[in-house]
Amino acid sequence: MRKTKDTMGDGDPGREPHRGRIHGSIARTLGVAIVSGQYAPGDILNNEIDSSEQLQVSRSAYREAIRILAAKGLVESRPKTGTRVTPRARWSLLDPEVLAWLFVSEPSEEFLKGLYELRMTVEPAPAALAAERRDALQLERMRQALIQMQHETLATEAGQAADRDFHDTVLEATCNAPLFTLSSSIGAAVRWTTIFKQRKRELPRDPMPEHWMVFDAIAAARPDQAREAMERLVSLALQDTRAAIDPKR
Amino acid sequence: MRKTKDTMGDGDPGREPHRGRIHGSIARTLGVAIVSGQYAPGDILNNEIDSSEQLQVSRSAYREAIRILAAKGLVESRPKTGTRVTPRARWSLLDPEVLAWLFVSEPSEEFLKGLYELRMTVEPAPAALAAERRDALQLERMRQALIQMQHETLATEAGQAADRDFHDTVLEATCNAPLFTLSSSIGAAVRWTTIFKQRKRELPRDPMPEHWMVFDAIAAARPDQAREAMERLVSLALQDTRAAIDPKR
DNA sequence: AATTGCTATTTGTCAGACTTAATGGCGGAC
DNA sequence: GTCCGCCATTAAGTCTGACAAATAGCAATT
Repeated sequence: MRKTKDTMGDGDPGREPHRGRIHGSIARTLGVAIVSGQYAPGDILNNEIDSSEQLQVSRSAYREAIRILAAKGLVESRPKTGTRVTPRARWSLLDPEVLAWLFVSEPSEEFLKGLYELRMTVEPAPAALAAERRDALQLERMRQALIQMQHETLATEAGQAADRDFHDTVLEATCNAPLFTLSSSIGAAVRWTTIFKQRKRELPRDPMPEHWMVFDAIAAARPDQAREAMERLVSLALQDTRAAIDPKR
Repeated sequence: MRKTKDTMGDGDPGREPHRGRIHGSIARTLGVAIVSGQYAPGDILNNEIDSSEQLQVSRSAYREAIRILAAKGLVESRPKTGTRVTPRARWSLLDPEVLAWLFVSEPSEEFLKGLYELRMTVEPAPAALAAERRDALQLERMRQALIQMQHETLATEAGQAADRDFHDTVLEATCNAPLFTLSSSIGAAVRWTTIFKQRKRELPRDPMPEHWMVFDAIAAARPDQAREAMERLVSLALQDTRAAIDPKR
């Protein structure tokens, strides 16, 4: 007779009930543990039998979780050797899930800075491309997003979503699939850095003027102007974040 | 009595023997089929039972393959509905494996162009950062890579590897983890576009001068100069590729 | 017509046995 | 004594088959 898992949920009061699928939860749990440094690169995880028993899941569920982590470059499995954490250089840091895992435990200030440098590197050129290639529909979406953002402000979830929509649509308007792929990463960067900004100061500064300048330049089909405006936008956001983190000023 | 799979390898003359792990092979097979458009976004794959039988693997191996594809954003599974191909916008196009799958069947010229725009967007700023932050060891690695590249030329595998090493080291010298993550994607872009360049013309043009100019600027710690030199490098490479694809000029 | 409840189908999870591959040590050969 | 190759060990990899959970679509009911 099968155990039927009827005891599932008993005891274990501290364990959060699996939100979605089990393999997803396990991947998240392990992923967070890895990116937060609980396992160091080169460390070897317990073998599948022990690990799955510890986590109270079947070996297959555990293995599927490991496949997810391996697909994102966090671990590497080989027979006999075991499953080991890969060096940071191979992690897919721009993968949306990995990014989310990173932000579960507060990321280092250095990483935040890295994310801003990424935005600074990646966003201006697409703004210029978008100024050349955007169609009417995309332009309208950008306008709507900014209007929404203005109404709701960055203090609300809806306002932040509108902000992300704006940046997303700029990327989309480049008509460039590889660049557009970065939107989820940029979006995550925008999202999390906004949270940091909001944390210490209520409404640091009205971010709308820079946004409208980017929009106007794209609407006017002026690539160089759009690039410069986007540079200014990211640079101002960086200043705000710095001020929020380091209240010396 | 178990079948013991003793018959494995019999018949099946057309089927390539699994190179590495089975779940990896299956993921690759399906991944290639998806990115090459054999399945359209929104299509629903056959259910796990049928699919695994068709592919002559167990359901678990097939499921692990699906987990890999899902982790890279290519598919999405839900009970009752099945596993469906996600819209292209959610694919992790910059993932090294996905990139490799894309290049199994010749990618569209448009995608190639997209990859170049990505390089054009992403590489100049890191060159500037590298000029500020590189240490002596990284500088030496860049020099060695260029020397190797000069000796071997881009016609050899070793020469191309040296080229990639150079670009990798520039990214690494930014001391920025998110940016460095892009190196595998940039590396793939460099690799595949080089193959295209080599295809039609033997030695189109000596690419070393631009490379040395980037190196010199980084060595001299001149960020702006490094940025400009890198812009020129990518731009020249783009011209070469265009000429190779479109022999009108 | 709208809502509710059922059912069939598909993914999800589990358990346990067996296979393959890589490693490290052991023994034999030189 | 040193080196090479074989073998035991160990961990991931694979297979099988059964059961659980979720849900889309349909039917019956109000």
